[in-house]
Amino acid sequence: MLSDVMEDYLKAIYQIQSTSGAPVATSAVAEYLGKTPPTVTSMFGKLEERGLLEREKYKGVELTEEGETVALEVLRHHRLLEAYLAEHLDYSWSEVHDEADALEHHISEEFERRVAEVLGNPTVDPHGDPIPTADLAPIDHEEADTLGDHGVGDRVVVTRVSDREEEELEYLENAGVLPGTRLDVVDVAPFGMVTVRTEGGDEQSLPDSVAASIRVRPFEGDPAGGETNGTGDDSDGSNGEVPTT
Amino acid sequence: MLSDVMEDYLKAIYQIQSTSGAPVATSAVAEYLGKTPPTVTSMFGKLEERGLLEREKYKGVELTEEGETVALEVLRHHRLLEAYLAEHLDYSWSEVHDEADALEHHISEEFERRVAEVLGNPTVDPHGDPIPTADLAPIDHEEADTLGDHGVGDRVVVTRVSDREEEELEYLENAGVLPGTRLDVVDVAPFGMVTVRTEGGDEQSLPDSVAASIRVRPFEGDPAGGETNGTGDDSDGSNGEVPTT
DNA sequence: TATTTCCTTTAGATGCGTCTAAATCCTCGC
DNA sequence: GCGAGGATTTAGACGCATCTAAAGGAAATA
Repeated sequence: MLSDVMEDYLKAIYQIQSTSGAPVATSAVAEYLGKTPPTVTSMFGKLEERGLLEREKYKGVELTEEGETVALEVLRHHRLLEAYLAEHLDYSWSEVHDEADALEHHISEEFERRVAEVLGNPTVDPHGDPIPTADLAPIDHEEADTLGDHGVGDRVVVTRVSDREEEELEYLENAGVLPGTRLDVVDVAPFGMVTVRTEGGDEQSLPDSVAASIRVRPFEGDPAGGETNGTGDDSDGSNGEVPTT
Repeated sequence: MLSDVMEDYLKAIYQIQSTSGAPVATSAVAEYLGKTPPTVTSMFGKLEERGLLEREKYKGVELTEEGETVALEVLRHHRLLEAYLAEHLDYSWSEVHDEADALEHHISEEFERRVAEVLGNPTVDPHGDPIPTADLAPIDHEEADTLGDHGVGDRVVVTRVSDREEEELEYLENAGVLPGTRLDVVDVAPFGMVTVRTEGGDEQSLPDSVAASIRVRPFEGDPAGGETNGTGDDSDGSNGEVPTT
């Protein structure tokens, strides 16, 4: 009934709404999806007609309950696929996104069910993003600390790294900064740079923009750096984590 | 570069070409894809412009080498997906087709590689259809015996059951007629019906139309019916089999 | 407050894939 | 060898998703 493109718009609006709050601007969606503003305006009209969003002219849009449900469905497909690709087809953490984007509109409900079952109904994907439940219940979008919020001496565990830049994800993957990784903040430079010690003992410096996209929670446990984590095996979501991407 | 729809046309032309021979009629493609003849004519024009097929007006079309390569690529995706779904996601033999159709245009080369690897580079899919090799070398389309070619007393092994009717496949699956199954022909009725004994000892009667879509080879080995086969584990293609679907 | 600047929307056009209706061509039977 | 019937193609239209160019509204600044 809905086209792939419409699903993409709903997903985009949902994501922007989740991070930046309610009325979502035409230009924000245009930039997110790589379309021109008139194209977006035109699609807003169609989605409004179908009752998937509400529009206040020149102000922006907001998803209706129905529109949000569609977005959650697509997001569930996306994140289940990411988890599956990482776990069963040996995709690296940074590679999963594009493949999931390509497939998310085309899998059947049956496929969704079976993938979820094989994975043991995971609650987070390899980036630490929460996977909507099968009943597509709304997700609670609490604000979580980011690495950028912390100062020297703080010890944290990475919970989520959501970013659409594959290169950035690749870099972090190589640096050993993944969901589940423990980090010690060893320096905060005044010009927008955070330096952390990873579990392996290496030090990594990250620009603020990157640090701001790394969600963390305070670490409680042993001090020194052992060999605790791996890539994406925390698939039961026991880190008290929250939505956004 | 090519749209999903174009790929579908090329695949359809390839399939028809493989079974019914060279110039493929507009109407044949129209029926195969559920489109009207003018729509097909129009698409033939576009595919010709791109050098993917050759057209003789009012006669029909034939794929160029390039067009055939595209068709083989799509078919490789399709059949690898079918094999993967059956083997790793617990799909039944009759369910795989539709899901593979939906996904075949959207998987990356990387995905293709990894699926092939996980499956151990299978040469046939769960229906017994040959999977094009990674280099997309042309497939040799020999004619194989069908169940309908055989008479009372013949003992055969099913090599391929290619059909687009899900219900028919479901029926055969329940009847225990699958690639690898041994069958004894016990009766051939004059009004278009073949009766076979399956490995389990059950007798099944099948109309000629169905018998004609079941490819077989003569059975050489022990007589009686044991418990040899399963559903789709003959994925190395050791049955000397041939193309069509 | 007036103006400038930026954002959004309207207007109009394009390419794709599809359709129906009508014209054209091929072939088979007489 | 001619005509009838069936297949194919042309003609013309439509909906979708997109664009560029131009017009209109909102908000910030002077």
